[in-house]
This record gives sequence, C-alpha cells and structure tokens, in this order.
Amino acid sequence: MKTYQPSRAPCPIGRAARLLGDRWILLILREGFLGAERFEEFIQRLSINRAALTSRLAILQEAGLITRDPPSGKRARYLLTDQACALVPLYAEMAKWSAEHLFDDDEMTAGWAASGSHQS
Amino acid sequence: MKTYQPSRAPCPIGRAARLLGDRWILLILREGFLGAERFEEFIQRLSINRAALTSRLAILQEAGLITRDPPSGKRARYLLTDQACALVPLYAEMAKWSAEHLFDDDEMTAGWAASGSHQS
DNA sequence: ACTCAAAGTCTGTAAAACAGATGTTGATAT
DNA sequence: ATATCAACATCTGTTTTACAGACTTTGAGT
Repeated sequence: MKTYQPSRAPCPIGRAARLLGDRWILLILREGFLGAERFEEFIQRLSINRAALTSRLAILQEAGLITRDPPSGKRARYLLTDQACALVPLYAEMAKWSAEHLFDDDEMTAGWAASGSHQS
Repeated sequence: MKTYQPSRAPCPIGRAARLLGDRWILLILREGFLGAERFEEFIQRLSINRAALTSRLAILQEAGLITRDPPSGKRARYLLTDQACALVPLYAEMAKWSAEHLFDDDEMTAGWAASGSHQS
C-alpha cells in the first residue's frame, strides 16, 4: 500500500505538491468539504476504487488532514481537521481559476446533466 | 504517451483536479514561474524523467498553459501563457497553506541545505 | 564535414491503478 | 444468542503508468 512520506523540500510548493498533486486527494477533500464522512459515501460519490480510497485516507490521516472517528473498528467517520479546513481559500482560488480559464467556450458546457452522479 | 482529455465535470474543482492533480504538473509550472524555459532546464531542476517531462509539456500545451516557441524543431522555449500566469494567486495560497500547516515543527526543518539541488 | 548538445524516443523493469471477489467486524432484528 | 445485513476494508489477477538509462535525431557553431 502506498504510504505518505512527507516531503522535506525547502520550497513550500514542493511540499504541498507532494500531498496535493494527486487527483484523488483533491477530490476526496472536496467531498469532505461538501459533507461526505463515510467510506461508502466517498466510494459512491467519486466512483473511486476501494484500495485507492483506503490508501488516500491513510495518507490524509498521516498528513493530519483528516481523523478517523473510531480510530479503529467499523462504521468509521472521516472528519476534516482544522488543517484541512484551512485549505478552503485554496479551493476557492482553484474554483475561481478553473471557472475563468478552463472551458469558457460554451461548446464544452453542453451535455453535463446527462448522468446523475459526480464524475471526475 | 499520456494525453490530456480535458474533464467535463460540472464542478470546477473536478475540472481543475484533472489538470492540477499531478505532482509534476504543479512543479513544472512552479519552475516556469521561476524562469525555466528550456527542456533540459526542467530536467535538471526537477530531476524528472525525460518521457514524463515530454508528456507533461504536451498536456500543458493542450490545456493552453504553455506554448512552444518554435512550434516544432529544436532549441525550443516553453513559455507560460496568461492562463498559466493567472495561477499565481493559487500558488500563493498553496505556499501560504503549506508554510502554515505542513511541517511547522522545527525538527523537520533541519538538514535541508545538505544537497544543492531541488528535490520534490 | 565534424562536433556538441538540446530535445526527444525506446526499452526493459518496477510500481501503481483498477475491477471485482472475498473477508471481517459491528449493528440490528428475531 | 445467533442470524442477517451492511460498512470497511483486503486480496487477486490484470492493465496501466512511471522510471532509469541508453539511444536517436536535429539544429548550431567551428
């Protein structure tokens, strides 16, 4: 299983990139901001592979961005820490940039409502 | 070779994550902001595999974040577009969050100057 | 023409991702 | 209490991706 060895790069961008430069990490945190807490909830909302979710949740715990509510055992809730919530301004910037610079041409905006579920 | 099929997800975070949720993409753009322009320059500064750099440069071109100065041929310069420069506030937020929440304990800040080159 | 180096490409190997089946453990109902 | 169900994973086999390092091509300079 993939583990998270935190980067010691002197550049903060380099350190952040090690953690945030991963599509699933970004999407899991997004779902966390939107209220997701449970394993199966992330599975369904993101259509992520179970092993991939397990490894990313472990990484996020090691990095201190989430806590597992019963630290071990079943029926776990994965909760965002303050450290994760501090990412909200970053997500706001990301959404702003994306809305302004990714796909402004309307041709791309057609056919979105087709399937009900989220997709990456 | 890995190509870039832009995401049509309705959520701007989902679209951004498809492009920015990649460690090398984040680091290549960082080096671009810091003045890197040439293929070999990125190779040396990031210690990235040549094939990996080739594929990421292609993705960044397809996404419109960089242009290749002679569109084909040798001695190319890879230049950031306005679209890429618009990411600066996002990088600022990332650096801010990273500095505040990744490795604030000083134990981690020791031993940085050991090897001269950048490391991810 | 010769050399050098920049910008890739190729090859073989190691790591990671994935779908889908299986296992394990708590909660709930009977 | 025990049978059942669902949540939280783990395991297996396969496909995909990453990587180091050698090789190739092409333009520039001499």
